[in-house]
Amino acid sequence: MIESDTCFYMENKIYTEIQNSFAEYLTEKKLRKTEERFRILEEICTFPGHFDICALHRKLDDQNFHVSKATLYNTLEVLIDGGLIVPLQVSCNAVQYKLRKLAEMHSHVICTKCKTIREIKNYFPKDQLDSVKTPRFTPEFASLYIYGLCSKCKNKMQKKNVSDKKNNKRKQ
Amino acid sequence: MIESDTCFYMENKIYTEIQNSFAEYLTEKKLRKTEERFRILEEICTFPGHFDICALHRKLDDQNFHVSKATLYNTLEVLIDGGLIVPLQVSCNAVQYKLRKLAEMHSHVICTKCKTIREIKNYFPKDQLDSVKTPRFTPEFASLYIYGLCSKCKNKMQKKNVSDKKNNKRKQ
DNA sequence: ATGTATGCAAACCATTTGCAATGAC
DNA sequence: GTCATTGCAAATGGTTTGCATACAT
Repeated sequence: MIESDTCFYMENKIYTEIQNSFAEYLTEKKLRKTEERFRILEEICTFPGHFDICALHRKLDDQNFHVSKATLYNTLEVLIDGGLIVPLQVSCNAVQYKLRKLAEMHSHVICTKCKTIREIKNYFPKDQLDSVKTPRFTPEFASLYIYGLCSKCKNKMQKKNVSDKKNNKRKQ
Repeated sequence: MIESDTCFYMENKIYTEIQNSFAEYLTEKKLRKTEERFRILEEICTFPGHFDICALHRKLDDQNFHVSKATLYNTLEVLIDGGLIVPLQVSCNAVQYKLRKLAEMHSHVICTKCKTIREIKNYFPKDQLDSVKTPRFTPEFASLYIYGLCSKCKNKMQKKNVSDKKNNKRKQ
C-alpha cells in the first residue's frame, strides 16, 4: 500500500546522530539501554518512509533478531516520547510510524480511493511554522497531507463512468 | 480527548448543499437513498470538528435513531468515497472522521503526548495547493497537521524534570 | 420482483495487559 | 540486589464479515 519516490536512506552520520540522541534521552529519563532498543531503532532507520509494526517485526526476524510484539510496542512508545519517531495513522488497519527526521522532510500525498501514500518534499518547512499562531501550544514540526486521486484510480474511474453511460444508453 | 476552539456549526444552506451532493453521488453510483444514510450524514453535520464511530453512534442513539455499528461503518465508507467526509491522520484508538468541508477549512494541532486534537484556521488554503508539484496525481485538497506539545503536557513534563533533578541532587 | 442495505452475532486482528523470568544498573 | 525490561499468553476493543431479513428501485 505504500510507495516512496524519494528513495532517501539515512546516511551514517545522521544515523549516529539519531542513535546518540536516543541514548541521551534514555539517560535523561533513567531508562535502560538495552540491545533490543538500539537494534529496533537501527532497523527503523533503514526504512525510506513509513512502516508498521508488522513490517518492522518481519524485518528484524529476517536479520535473526527476535523480539516480541509487546517489546516492539513498548519500544516504539519510548521512541515516540523521545521524539525520534512519529506515529501517523493513515486509515489502513495498522498505525504507521516514521522517523521524525524523515517526517520533517516530507509532505504526504494520499489517494482517497486506494489509500496509497506517497512522499514528496515538504511544502511546509519549519520557517513557515513560525508564522502559525497556536495559542497554548508549542509546535515542533508540521506535515502537509494532500488528498486526491492517483492516476491509476482516476483512469479506472473515468473508464467506469464511460461504460456506465454506455450502459445507460443501451437501457434507454 | 477532543476539543475545538472554532465552534463552527454548519449553516442550513451549506447543510442542504452537502445533502444534495450526497444524493447526487448516490444517484450517480446507483446506490440506494435510505433513511439511515441521510440521518447519519445529518448527524455528522452537527459535529463542530472531528468525531469517531462511537461518538456518532451515541449521538444517534440519543436522538432515538438506532443503527447498527455495521451500518455506520458501511455508510462512512460510502461518505468517504463520495468525498463528503475524510478520515483524519491521528493515532488514537479509533479512527477520527470529519466533514470534508470542515477539513478544508482547518489545520490541525495535535499534542503528541496526550493526542488531543485542536482545530485552527487552515494555513494551507487551496490557492497554495496549485504551487505543489504532484506528478501522476490530481490533488483535491490539503490539510496541515502541526505536531507538538499542548501547554498541559508541557507543564507536566517540566515539573517532572525539575523533581527528577531534585532527586538527583539528594542522591548525590 | 430484484438485488442492495441493514442488523445481528461471530470472527478478525492490532494493540494492551498481567505476570514470571531476565538482565541493566 | 533491585527493579526496569522482556516474552508469552490471554484479554480487549475497534473493525470486518457472513447471512437472514427488510426495503428502495
